[in-house]
Amino acid sequence: MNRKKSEKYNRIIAAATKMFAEKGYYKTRISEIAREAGIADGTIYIYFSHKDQILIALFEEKMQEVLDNMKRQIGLEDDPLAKIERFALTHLRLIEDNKDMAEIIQVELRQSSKFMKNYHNLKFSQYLDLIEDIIREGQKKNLIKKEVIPSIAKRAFFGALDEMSRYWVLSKSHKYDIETAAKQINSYFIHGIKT
Amino acid sequence: MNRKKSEKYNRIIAAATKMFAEKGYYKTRISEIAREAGIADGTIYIYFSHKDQILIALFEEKMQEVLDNMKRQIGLEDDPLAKIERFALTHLRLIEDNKDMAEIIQVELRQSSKFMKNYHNLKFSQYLDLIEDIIREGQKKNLIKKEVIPSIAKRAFFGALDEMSRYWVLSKSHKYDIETAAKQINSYFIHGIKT
DNA sequence: TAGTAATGTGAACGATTATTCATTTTTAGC
DNA sequence: GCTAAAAATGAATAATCGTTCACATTACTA
Repeated sequence: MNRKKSEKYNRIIAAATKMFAEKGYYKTRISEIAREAGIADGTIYIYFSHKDQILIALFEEKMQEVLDNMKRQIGLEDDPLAKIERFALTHLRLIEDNKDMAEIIQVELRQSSKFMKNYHNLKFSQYLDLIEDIIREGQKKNLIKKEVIPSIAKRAFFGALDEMSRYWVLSKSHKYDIETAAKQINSYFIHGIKT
Repeated sequence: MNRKKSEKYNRIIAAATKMFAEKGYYKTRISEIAREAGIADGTIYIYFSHKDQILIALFEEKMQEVLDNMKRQIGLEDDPLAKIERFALTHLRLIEDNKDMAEIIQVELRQSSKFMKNYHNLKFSQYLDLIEDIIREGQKKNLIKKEVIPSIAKRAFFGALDEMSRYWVLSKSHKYDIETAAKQINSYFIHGIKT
């Protein structure tokens, strides 16, 4: 049987997503994940060799979804500047619709290198590179200034979105909605880089 | 005696800064901090009631320094747009000059709410608010567009810098220097918001 | 339906580690 | 140089939790 498709496997990932978001990786007990998933502690070790494997699997699954979704969305636009706008909106909507996942990526993914020696988050780099590619394309079409360094611009743009996400995820009430935030960030950034 | 001024207190903070940056809060043992500081394990508990108090004290000390330094730096400029430029450069230089501290703020501060129930990072908010104030000032002087929402813009700008910091802190070699990065980010952002 | 493999269980284990505290060492006043 | 308080020590403690495994249950096959 394919472990990935097993019902239990998915239940464990779902339970871990909820618990890690709530208490963080270290404060979450295996027994809590098991209880949340409605299974015995030992069952988790049929599907995962160690606690950290749950977190890694969780990253991989979620990031793949996020990546696929974003590729699909920016594929709907032709104009590089429109792609950038759609990136922002899609990213922030994703955060709004997947708070637990967003919180884990915000908080745990960032420190994952600290406890998982050789876990390099390829998917995350690929996600960032989507922006870099759009910028290069925009430069080729003369829509974006040649002086813009794509690898800096991608981080600046992603960083802006990411900081908004952090605010979204960590505070209860918000002064403005996702659409407004996306529009603002796009406006700063697009004006800043276009020819 | 003032605990804050004690030599041992400072040695513990310094040792913790090094170890937390290297291994992360959870993976760092009290005994490792003690060894690094050249004292006995028990001595730490003369100065700090619990392990998490070391991290909190560390945040407070470092953030106060960062905040004071930034206020001094932006105080050197009159023009709001020049203040923003100086903010970026100062922030990135600080990261470059204090890698351990930067790494802790990047990684541990972000997840601190997860294990310290009621630790609200006031200093961090104040730091962000420096940007918001500059933007409001710029709007008053008609240098920055009225449509710019200061509380969104501050996060966007800080986020851009912060993502650059993350790259700086987490990767060994860099394609470009701090000055280039600051110049790029400033150029996008200033163009994006100015009237 | 019996037999067997796969899956699931949860109590017990053992390793880890923050914290304590009885004891020792240092400091400071006289 | 004596004394008491303060500071420091580090071995012992106690609690925590990831992981295991002997046993139980369920699913599958013929």
